[in-house]
Amino acid sequence: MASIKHTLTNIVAEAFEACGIDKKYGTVEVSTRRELADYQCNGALAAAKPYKMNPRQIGQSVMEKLQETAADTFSEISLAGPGFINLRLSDSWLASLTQEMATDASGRYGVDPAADPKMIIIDYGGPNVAKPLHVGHVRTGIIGESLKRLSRFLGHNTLGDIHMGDWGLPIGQIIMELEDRDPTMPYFDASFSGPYPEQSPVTVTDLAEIYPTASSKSKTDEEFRARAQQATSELQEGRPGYRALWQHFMTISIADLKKNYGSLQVDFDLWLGEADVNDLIEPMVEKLKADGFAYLSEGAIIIDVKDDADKKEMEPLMVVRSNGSVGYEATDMATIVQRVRDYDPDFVWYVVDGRQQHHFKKVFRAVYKSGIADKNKISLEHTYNGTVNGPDGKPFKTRDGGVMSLQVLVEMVIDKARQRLAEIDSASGYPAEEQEDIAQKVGIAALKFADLVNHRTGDYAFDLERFSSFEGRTGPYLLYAAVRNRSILRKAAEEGLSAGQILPPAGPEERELQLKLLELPDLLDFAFDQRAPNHLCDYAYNLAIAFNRFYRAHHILNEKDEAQQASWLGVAQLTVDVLELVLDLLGISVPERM
RNA sequence: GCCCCAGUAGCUCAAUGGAUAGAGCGCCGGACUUCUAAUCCGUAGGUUGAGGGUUCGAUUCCUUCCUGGGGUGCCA
Repeated sequence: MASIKHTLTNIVAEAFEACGIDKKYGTVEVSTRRELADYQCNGALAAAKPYKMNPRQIGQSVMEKLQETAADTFSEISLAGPGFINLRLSDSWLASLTQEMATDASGRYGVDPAADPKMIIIDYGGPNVAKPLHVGHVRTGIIGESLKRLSRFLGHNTLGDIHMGDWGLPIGQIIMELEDRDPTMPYFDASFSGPYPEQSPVTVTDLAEIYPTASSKSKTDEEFRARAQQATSELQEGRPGYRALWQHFMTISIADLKKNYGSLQVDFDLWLGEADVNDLIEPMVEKLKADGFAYLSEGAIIIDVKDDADKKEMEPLMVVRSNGSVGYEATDMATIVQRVRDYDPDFVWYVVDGRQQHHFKKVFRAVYKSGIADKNKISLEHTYNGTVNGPDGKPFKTRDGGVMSLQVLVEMVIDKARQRLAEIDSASGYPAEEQEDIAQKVGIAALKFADLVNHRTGDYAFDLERFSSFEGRTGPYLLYAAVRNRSILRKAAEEGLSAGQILPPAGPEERELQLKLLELPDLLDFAFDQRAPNHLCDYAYNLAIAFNRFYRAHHILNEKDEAQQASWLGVAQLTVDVLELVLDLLGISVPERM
């Protein structure tokens, strides 16, 4: 079914046209003054200048036209202020749309799949192997996950790629640190011909300690740093012992990442990383050189990305370092080569920390300029997210220790949910297993919603309170609304009652609820266009508020009028379905009861 | 130095160039014989960092400052 905004815009646009004014001024929006109108059109104000007319005069004509043509659609059409056209939907038309949405045979609640589906790759997560996930990794993971779910629901071919950081200097640092600790291991013997041990010499827990040690050593010890850079270079060139060690790091890290991301309900379609494009780098660089885009400078191979248009400084992008190793400039470029080759995407969204803006700007310029990506065909977007800061207001330094791990955070939040459950004694009669499931869902909902409700690009200071609050505008609030709704539907089903034809709203509370439900398709489009899950949060919260008010105003199970009761059951059913859909798009799941 | 991002209620944050800038928390005051009170209802709280400009209309666009954060050729 067409979205309500489109339907209304078509009606009003025709009225503008009938008045001799361009249709484009007929755009209708949800009203900002809900006590005056449901929807509004501001086009008369915008059209006033080009048509050299008084905006109220235009509004008056359009209004009169609408009163002729759309009397069934609107219960009230009025002109206000400097020329706002205010529209109030008729209750019967409203109910017919809600009915259509509730009985949508596609099971998509009136949301049409994209007419022109795109191939979209979402690059998010981006964990570094060997470094355990910490609280700062929450954002990219759950924002990317939500964007992936939204994009997919809207009908686009969507792939989420974790794009692991597994090929840079950190690996060389760890290898050298291990050599310092036990040089007798066969990995360090260049003459060793294998096979190497099947068992990893280190565990994830070991790595969590080894990496920060190696990293800080690298900062103070020049000789160590040089060795680490050399080791990185040799790893990338294929030294067997280093490759064998690297493989161990990968195996144990991936298992750990799957567990940690799994606890947050974040999953990836592709588990690719920087290392997967290693073989593409050399031919890419050769071609860049042959085509005159890349050249030698100070021992490194660089590409100029400065634009004649920009008068600011723009240093070149370094594809290969003077020691022959490559960094994330080369792997990010080669990953684009790979993605174009394997998936031919229309869009690649990089859900990566905003501090990488300069880096991506250079990479995008380099690949567009050199023809690796066709600017007219593929849109590379740094859909950046803000940083999670420490208590001092500064971003966590991922290389330093002392930052709460993601696993600990998740455990703490779930533990808070358990305490809460015990406190309010709401689930005491449930089986222990179910209580645990509820605590997990409540904890994760609290954590994810608290993050996603903020705009993607904003920074915030990490605060445990923020993630473990269960009242007000929180994840658990939404779960509670859904659960109470389900409870009614469950009891109704036990009594043999079922949903029926949706009637015009019985009061203002139901009216607001029906209106809010109808906003779903436009809201999803908007959130997608903005690549901004916080709008999904906002909608889910407002829908839950509307439902809670409706819940208070009308007692469904006690209703004597059977047609009214069946209608309310239909509205309740649609509400819980939509709420759960939007929560699912946020990556939040709802317990049966709580 | 140059570039990027931010500055909105006591706090944490929303807001698609539109009317009277909204929520939550906190404060104060109400509502459980009722489909789950993790709920609902109400009160108070603002020079949107400052100045200038564009516009019929600016939190939003442009510009100059101020404050904070980030980035800036061999870490990612």
